[in-house]
Amino acid sequence: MAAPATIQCCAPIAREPLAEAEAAELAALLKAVADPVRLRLLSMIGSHAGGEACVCDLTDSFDLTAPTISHHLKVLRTAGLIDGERRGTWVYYRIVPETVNKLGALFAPLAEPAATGRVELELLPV
Amino acid sequence: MAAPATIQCCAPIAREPLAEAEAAELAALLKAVADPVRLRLLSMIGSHAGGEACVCDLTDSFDLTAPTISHHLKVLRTAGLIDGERRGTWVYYRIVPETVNKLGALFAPLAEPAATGRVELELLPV
DNA sequence: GGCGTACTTCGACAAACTTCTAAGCAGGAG
DNA sequence: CTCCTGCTTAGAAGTTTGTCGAAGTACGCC
Repeated sequence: MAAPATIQCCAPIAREPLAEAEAAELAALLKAVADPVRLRLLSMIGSHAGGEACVCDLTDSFDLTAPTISHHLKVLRTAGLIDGERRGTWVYYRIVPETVNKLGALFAPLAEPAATGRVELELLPV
Repeated sequence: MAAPATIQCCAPIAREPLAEAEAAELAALLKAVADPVRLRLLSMIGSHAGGEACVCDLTDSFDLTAPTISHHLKVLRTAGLIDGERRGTWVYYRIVPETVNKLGALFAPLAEPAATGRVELELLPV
């Protein structure tokens, strides 16, 4: 038929071979989130009220020392996934949506037009 | 207006804190793709004509020995991201869409109804 | 100034990862 | 059967990563 072919998996990763440099860049990003602690940290920061979380809010959820949490936050920050700012006594972290969206675009670029440019999403408030 | 609120980043990872067990499972999956070589392997397999690629097709693109490629393929297979089958002389690998979609759903669940179930996509042939 | 709290940096160490060489197994060809 | 090719397994070396304790920096309070 003349209908578009149905492809089982259409993530961009499965559309054309990834260039070497691109793969290296994305792998670095993926390595930053490929850890249970960092995944939870990212999730806690992103879902926290106001869009930002104090380190003190995060530490209590883990059986880890403060230096370890600080290390993981640094890995996420170095990767560009989060951004931190000191305000008075506390340090607040916030998600960097552009970087997170790079990962989303890798595996599931449902919105084709947006995939190549800025990804702006709307969600119904539950 | 009555329109739904626009949220900057709406990946599920930023909607509610990830449970510990869930984070561990996803981190294992992410660790499997968090490597430039494996990312390219996955991409080459997924984008290969017929949806599957022989190991011999993959090896030549890398400056690595055959055992190393074999090792990376095993990591991807153990994670459930690809599946391999021997046919005669050659071994063919194929992507497992369900597993790849888990990653896509993590960071960019654009199709809300599909995100929780099976994701079936249509792509226009260029 | 001196002290206490919040967080980060430093230095160290065990565990895990990437890569290699060498050896093994499975199929096809002569 | 014997050899050759395609791929995997096994073992080892070097590097990276996750975690800790100790020390350092920044800020607010007395």
